[in-house]
Amino acid sequence: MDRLKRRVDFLAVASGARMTSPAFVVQRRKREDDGPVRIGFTVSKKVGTATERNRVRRRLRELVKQVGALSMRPHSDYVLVGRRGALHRGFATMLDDLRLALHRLDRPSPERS
RNA sequence: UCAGUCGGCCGGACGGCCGCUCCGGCACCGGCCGAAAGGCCGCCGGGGAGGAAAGUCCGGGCUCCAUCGACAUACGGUGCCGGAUAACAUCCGGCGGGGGCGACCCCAGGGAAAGUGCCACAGAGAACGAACCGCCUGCCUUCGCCCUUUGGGCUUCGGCAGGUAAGGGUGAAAAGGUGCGGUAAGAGCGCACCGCGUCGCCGGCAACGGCAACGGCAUGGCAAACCACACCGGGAGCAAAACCGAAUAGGGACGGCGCAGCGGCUGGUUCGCGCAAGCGAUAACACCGCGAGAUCGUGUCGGAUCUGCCGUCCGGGUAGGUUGCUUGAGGCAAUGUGCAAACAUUGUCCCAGACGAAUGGCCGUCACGCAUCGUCCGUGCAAACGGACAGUGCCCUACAGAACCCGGCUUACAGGCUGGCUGAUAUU
Repeated sequence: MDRLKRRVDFLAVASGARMTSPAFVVQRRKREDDGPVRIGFTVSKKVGTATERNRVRRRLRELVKQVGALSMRPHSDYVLVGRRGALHRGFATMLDDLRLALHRLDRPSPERS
């Protein structure tokens, strides 16, 4: 599992499917190559001060680590956008949030297909 | 013990599981790639946010650009004195002014007799020293009274002329202050003290202070208004900069074409003549002189650099990567010098280097704090207050996250530890 680092990649993922949770927003985009799962984090200044943004990003990163790459689709890019709720929401609850969001992204949405 | 004041330090602790990043190690084992050297993952050992990392307000180092010189000007900053320092608007020690019983705190604290300007409202007056109400004198008019009378005195209302700056009132500020004398009433008019100014002497490196004499008050405030004076100052910043280097747009060499600002004709080129040396011609290239334009903050003088189009061949920049990147005006300790800021010497230590950005996530125990309920104890008639113990809940901690590095300043901060000093009270 690699990290997303280029601005271009972030912009590309932003146009893909998304699921919203109280603590974060998950975005996904399928790539045309055979590379591994890549994941990026976005925490804007709207969330809070630098200290708070760091904390949000670290908790999101830990969530991804515990959920693991197996529950994500191969050769896809994911972006987690942090929200202010990620600061104080219970960690176990957030884990369930993320699993649910990934599951829903996997299920093809009716209006799309 | 209470109240206060000035500093210094810390800013959760311990443990478990799972990770991130940097450095070192191949002594051990395993895996992958490679012909090898070696690299990567795993492994082993070690380091990993702050006192403000923040605001980016000053001062530097470092890097690049300008390093073009002189003079002038413009712009910006600083402004009691001495010291510290790489430097500063910082720090230390003084001086002066103001506040506090005091420890101590605060000060944008140079020049207003170089000039210009401003001083709202109120008030008579806000600066070539003013006169509203007053106070006083003289004359005139008027009301009344007294005195033994063609006069004099006192008094009421008012007018004119003059003298005043005591008092009232306005204001942020009113022309030295207080007291005594003096006077028609007053006034530095005179005197004493204080303040101010000038000069002299003494002390101090200096800011300044002390003493004495003289003057008789002249010089209102604002320079965070312009200004004058003294001193200082190039610009931009690690997204600086250096190196390696794609794809697409811009420079040097060669060829051609075209245009040349003028002149020189020095070299080359080409052409003509000649056996040759050479002579003559020649527009383009190079060179020299003058000139024009652009750039170097502005002006002057000087100076430097550059100055067509097309085709073919070679070198620079962007994306990306590496370096810069952490050993430094460094920390700690001791000793010495100094009132101190600080400096010197010796010893010792190596203490984050990320780049969509590591330094963490989850859990347990404990401490601390806050809230709430219960029990017990003390005071009290009671309401209530204080203390101790245990339970539960909350925050699982305030302010806040390195981004090239230092010295400061400013701002934010739950709570805790500790030292000096001051005042009050009590006891000895």
